[in-house]
Amino acid sequence: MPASARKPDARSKLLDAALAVIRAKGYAATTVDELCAAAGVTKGAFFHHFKSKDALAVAAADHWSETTGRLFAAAPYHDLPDPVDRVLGYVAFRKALLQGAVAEFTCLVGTMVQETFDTAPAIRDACERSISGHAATLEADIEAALRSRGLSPAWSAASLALHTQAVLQGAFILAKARGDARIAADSIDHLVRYLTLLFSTETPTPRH
Amino acid sequence: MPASARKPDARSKLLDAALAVIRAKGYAATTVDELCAAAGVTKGAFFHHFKSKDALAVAAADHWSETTGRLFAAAPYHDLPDPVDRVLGYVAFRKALLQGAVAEFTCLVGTMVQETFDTAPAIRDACERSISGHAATLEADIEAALRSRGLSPAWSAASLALHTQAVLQGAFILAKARGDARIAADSIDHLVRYLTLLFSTETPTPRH
DNA sequence: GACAACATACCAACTGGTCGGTATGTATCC
DNA sequence: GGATACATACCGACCAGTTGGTATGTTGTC
Repeated sequence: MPASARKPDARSKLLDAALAVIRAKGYAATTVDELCAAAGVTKGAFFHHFKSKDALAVAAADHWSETTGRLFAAAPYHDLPDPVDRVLGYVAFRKALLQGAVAEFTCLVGTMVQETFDTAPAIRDACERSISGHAATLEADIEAALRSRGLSPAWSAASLALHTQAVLQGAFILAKARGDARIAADSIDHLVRYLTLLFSTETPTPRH
Repeated sequence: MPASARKPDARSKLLDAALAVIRAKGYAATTVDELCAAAGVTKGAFFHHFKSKDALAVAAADHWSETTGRLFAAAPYHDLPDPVDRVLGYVAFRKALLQGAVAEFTCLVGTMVQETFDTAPAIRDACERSISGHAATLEADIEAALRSRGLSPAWSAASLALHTQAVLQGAFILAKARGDARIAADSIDHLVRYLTLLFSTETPTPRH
């Protein structure tokens, strides 16, 4: 909000540190001191910018939405002329992001909401906004894809958009359990196959 | 192991308490004192049966595998003659389990592995065994379903079995974020649609 | 079948360290 | 000179794990 958003101040350093540390260790296991150390600031700076640890979590979820929002907004799949290709391009983009250590490609809000959904409503709501907001960016392309193929299925574009997020979140869990990104890629391949079958003009849309 | 495994001893009461409390609050946020209070035993009993909190987590993951293993082994879908129906019956059974509070139908090991995959290898491995072991119970039916429909796709039965687990785990995350089981049911419906399309004899198996 | 010797299961109180949060000071910017 | 942006020092609560004990079997021995 303030004027000098250029150089990395303590607040944004803490938010960036939160993305890295919480994704690796989980929210509850991450201590304030640890976040301060990772950000290279002191505890005084932490509680100057954030009223509590929970308040940082909410801000981190919002920061995550903004960071990932910019990443996906700039992705090249938006330029494809066919809406079906844009939907498949999104999923291919997600698959291409499975690089490096597991903690580096998994989702902050998916991790945090698992720990806080029953104990910290403010954090849960921030995570819900992040996931639903991201899914919403897919809806227009899915709607257009349905129109372009002359389909009007029983399911909504919104539900399919959320399903893609479920597959991705679940793929992250499998990758964490196995310590290997390939198992996540396999699940994304199944998602691609599902989308391809759904938008295939050779088969009619199934009833149920 | 000893003779009197009948009445609920402290160990099994602690394991049952762990399933309930950890699913609601997450692993790191669950304290040993809290588990003892929920189980109605003292801290001395806890550390008599478990060397550490982490050791309890490993035992709880194994206990989860056994508990859910019995539940699914006794489920009626195994009696269906068509292997495709058995696979779909499994997913329908999972959907039917989405009852009550969110913490009551979500997965212990999916929750725990998110917090421990990078910091507690023993717990991560126990969670991995639980997920992979459960997925393996689906493989035979998927193989049989492929044979019965004369399909030999590029993907393996194992990868589809794991994909079903990814969808379920992801559906749980969405349900936690929204505080509503229906969003999980929607994702399971998409999974049913995918499986139906895959095993449909009307369309050839897609190449990729 | 009585009894010593030992093992298992559990309990209550305590400890050393850690954690989220606070109080207070200081430097910088407008 | 007052608000903002930090830093240092500290606190009370809490947490995983320990200690030293008791009650209740179990197992041999004669």
